[in-house]
Amino acid sequence: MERSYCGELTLEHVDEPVRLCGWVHRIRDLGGMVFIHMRDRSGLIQVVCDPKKIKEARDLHAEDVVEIRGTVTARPPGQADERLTSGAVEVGADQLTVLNRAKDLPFSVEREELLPSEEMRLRYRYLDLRRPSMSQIMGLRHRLMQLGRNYLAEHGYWEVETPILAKSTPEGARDFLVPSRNLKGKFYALPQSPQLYKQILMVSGIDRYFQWARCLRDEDLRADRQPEHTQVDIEASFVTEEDIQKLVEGLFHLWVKEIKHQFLEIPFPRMTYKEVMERFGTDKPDLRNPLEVTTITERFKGSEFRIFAEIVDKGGIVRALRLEGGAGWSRKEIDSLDEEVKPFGFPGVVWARKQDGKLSGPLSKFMNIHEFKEGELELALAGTDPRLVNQAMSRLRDVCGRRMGLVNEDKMFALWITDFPLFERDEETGEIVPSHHIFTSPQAQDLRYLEQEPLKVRGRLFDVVLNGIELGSGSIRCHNRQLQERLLRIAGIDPAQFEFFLEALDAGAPPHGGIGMGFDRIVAIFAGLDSIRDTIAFPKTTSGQGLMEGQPAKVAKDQLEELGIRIVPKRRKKND
RNA sequence: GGAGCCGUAGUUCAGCUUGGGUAGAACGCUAGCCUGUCACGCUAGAGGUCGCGAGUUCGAGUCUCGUCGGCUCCGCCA
Repeated sequence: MERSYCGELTLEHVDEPVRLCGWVHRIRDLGGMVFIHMRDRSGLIQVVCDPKKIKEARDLHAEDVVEIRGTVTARPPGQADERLTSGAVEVGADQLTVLNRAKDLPFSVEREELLPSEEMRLRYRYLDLRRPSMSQIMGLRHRLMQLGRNYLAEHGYWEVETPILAKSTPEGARDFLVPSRNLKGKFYALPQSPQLYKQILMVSGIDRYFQWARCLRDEDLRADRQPEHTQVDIEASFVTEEDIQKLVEGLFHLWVKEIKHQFLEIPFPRMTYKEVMERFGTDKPDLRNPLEVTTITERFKGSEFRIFAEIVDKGGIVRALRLEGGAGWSRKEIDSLDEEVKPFGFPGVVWARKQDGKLSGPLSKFMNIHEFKEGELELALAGTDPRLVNQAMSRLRDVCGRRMGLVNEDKMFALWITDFPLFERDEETGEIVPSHHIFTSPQAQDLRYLEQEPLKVRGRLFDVVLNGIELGSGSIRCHNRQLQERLLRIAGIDPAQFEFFLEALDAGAPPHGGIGMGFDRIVAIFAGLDSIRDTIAFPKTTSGQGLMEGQPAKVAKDQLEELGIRIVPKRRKKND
């Protein structure tokens, strides 16, 4: 007899005989009658047992694995459970087989509202993944992946796998290393991304490539960062920025249509890096929030407002955020914003507002009353480091937009950020470093600045931002050996390190470009999650450990010996 | 590498401010009763190295230091 799924039974199936396999979710034993909520991947259904007929029914525990044969019946009038997809019906059991027993478990699967600590959830991940909310996220992840695969295949893209054992290269993040047994003292590196492989696939004439690629980086973790994450990796030959952008727009449009049943506006708006930094103070603005940041540095030059004037004197900037209707906020509400900017090193927010035709607030003496509309509040920050001012203003923009109810959380809004600088200056070392990666092509009109003023050069580089979250960077690559060597030298990298790649470029490399997008973050956005850990079946903790299996773990001495590796004991910190 | 919060029954948490009695609650678990429950109900019961180590003290779950683990943020992560 074919198996039915619990969550899929409805009034249409009344009187049908069914076979269900799944877990005992919850039992309500009334003595002469036993109700079982049974669960499988599809959801829940209520099974009714007469313990005189089915003796095992009174001996069940949560999470026992059972098979039930019975008949679908409509529930008595007024007893439908609207929370269940199968809530209009129940199954009258004729036969119950216990396929496996579960002992007392460390936490309960069925009480979604009593969530165990994340540590517990990770240690017993198989239980955590049984919880319907987690199961649904895994299903969502699968659907996004499947839709994406089909979409890209339909557009002529081939899925090609690239090595997991790769070569360490000098730029980028810290590599995970794998020692070689055959060649003692040599190491593979786990790939930070398939960047070079996919470019070489273009040289190979693959023309259009994609992969759901695992990317591995040995850096410190965060809620939105895992040591291994999945990237939707795409590369195509003979394309422009526009071609890649169109492809990605179609993909997101499809995802939003199929998953959210919403219409995602395409083409996405395009804004230059310079423009978004000026208008929003960040290179990944959430455009569901209409607020914009302004620059008011000029009016504090030599002004009596000492603190600001001094900052401006030292070459600092003053930026402001104008809030219509914000003048009605209480002092307490305005002062609470100070907490938002303190992490960026600002003592607080300085402000002015117009109420009943009068300007008030610490900043009011330096503002022109005619520039304010009734009810407006202006928040300002000054600082010598434009980066910090922008970060803090961007934070204020988020907080205020949300507080004023300007952000529609249910909507999806995407945009492209273009014309990124190809290089930036490392704040600590003062060195010139690539702002994306070293394989991005410079814009032709900026080539003349390359060696003399590299910071002025813009790249053929574009980011896709969805709801204020950076999902990926794409670019048209450099396919010319000489130009690629120049770029490497500017970044202080010896081209010899990339000789195999440069050779490939010299072998008739087609013009090409592509994009890589963080898939875990995409799933998180569609699932409404802040942490990507919940989108990954078996994630690591913030210290990079796998709590279920206990990894990383020590290995046997002879394993190390075979690899020619000796462990140097960690040096203890001196206490005084 | 740095900062902050957290660690107490199987689970989620209270107790710590101000050191002092047998360390509590809810859910879960065990036994019993119960024929329309759906967070079923009722009765009884079991369950604790207070993360680990050191120190202060007559006395530490409570104070101090160290350490391990979890989370958040900065650095870092093209």
